[in-house]
Amino acid sequence: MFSIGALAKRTGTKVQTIRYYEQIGLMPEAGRTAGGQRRYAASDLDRLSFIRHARQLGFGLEAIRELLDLADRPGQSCSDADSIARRQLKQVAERIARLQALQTELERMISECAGGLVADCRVLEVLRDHSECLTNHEEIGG
Amino acid sequence: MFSIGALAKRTGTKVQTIRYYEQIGLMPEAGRTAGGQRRYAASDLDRLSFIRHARQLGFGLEAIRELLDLADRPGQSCSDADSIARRQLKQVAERIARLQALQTELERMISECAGGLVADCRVLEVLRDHSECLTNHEEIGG
DNA sequence: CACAAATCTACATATACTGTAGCTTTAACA
DNA sequence: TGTTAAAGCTACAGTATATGTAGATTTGTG
Repeated sequence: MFSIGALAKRTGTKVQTIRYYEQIGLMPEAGRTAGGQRRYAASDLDRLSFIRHARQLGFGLEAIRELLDLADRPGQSCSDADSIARRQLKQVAERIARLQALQTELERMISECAGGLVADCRVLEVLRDHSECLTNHEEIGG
Repeated sequence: MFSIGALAKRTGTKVQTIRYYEQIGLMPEAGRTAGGQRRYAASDLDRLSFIRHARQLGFGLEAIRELLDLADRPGQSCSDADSIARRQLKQVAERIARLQALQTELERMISECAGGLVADCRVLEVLRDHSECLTNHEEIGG
């Protein structure tokens, strides 16, 4: 049994974030001491680790909720989990592509901005001038 | 002169988002028709294009505000704009690295999840099991 | 037992939008 | 010119994912 602070440290999560996860039902309601402080067991550490890893992998909280629900009912097919992962992979690949285009553009912007005046500064022009645009015009994924 | 809907279409922005930008002072207050509808000029299209490009490039609204302020005062040194761009480039490179680690892990997860049962499903195990973790444990950038 | 550190609740704030309700304006067509 | 559907208006609430703060209480340690 350990405190919320210990759990926070072990998982690299803010204390408030753990309480937030409890509030939205992603973490179960923790047991309490006589004085009302939360105490956690190893299973809570596992669950929170799962959540944090999934967050780092770009899963949204709803996708994580789905995965946890699946994990809570073992013995069922994992095709659902697989399809969630595939969905995420697709998004991740798209984000990488977009960021790489972005990286190129920023590098070009910086290399062309050689300490001149704003009026001549490519940093602003590249973003202002449509014809020089290298990125597509889709929304950034929510 | 064109309507907010036309501006939205040309820039790939939601109408509400344009109004939101006006509200937070990122876009100037638009001129109005006698009936109170907003009407935009080419300069507004330029400005919004600038904002949307910058957003796609990963700039936060405050960074964009800084850049626009610089652009509104031409003739000054662009070293500030340059440093903003460099800051962004650093973040972008980090995001790409993190996403690539993430991509590898998702691919592994999917390849190892061959339609089995959840109890055996690596999708869940990889996320649950700390020892198999390939990613670092930093926060996802805010 | 004293006391600092950690925790508690409740609420506010942040970022960047998105959605809805209910009413008004515009523009196109007959 | 009259009608009417589409688009626009304001105001407010909601979303996702947390983070920050205030002020009171609990815990663990010397």
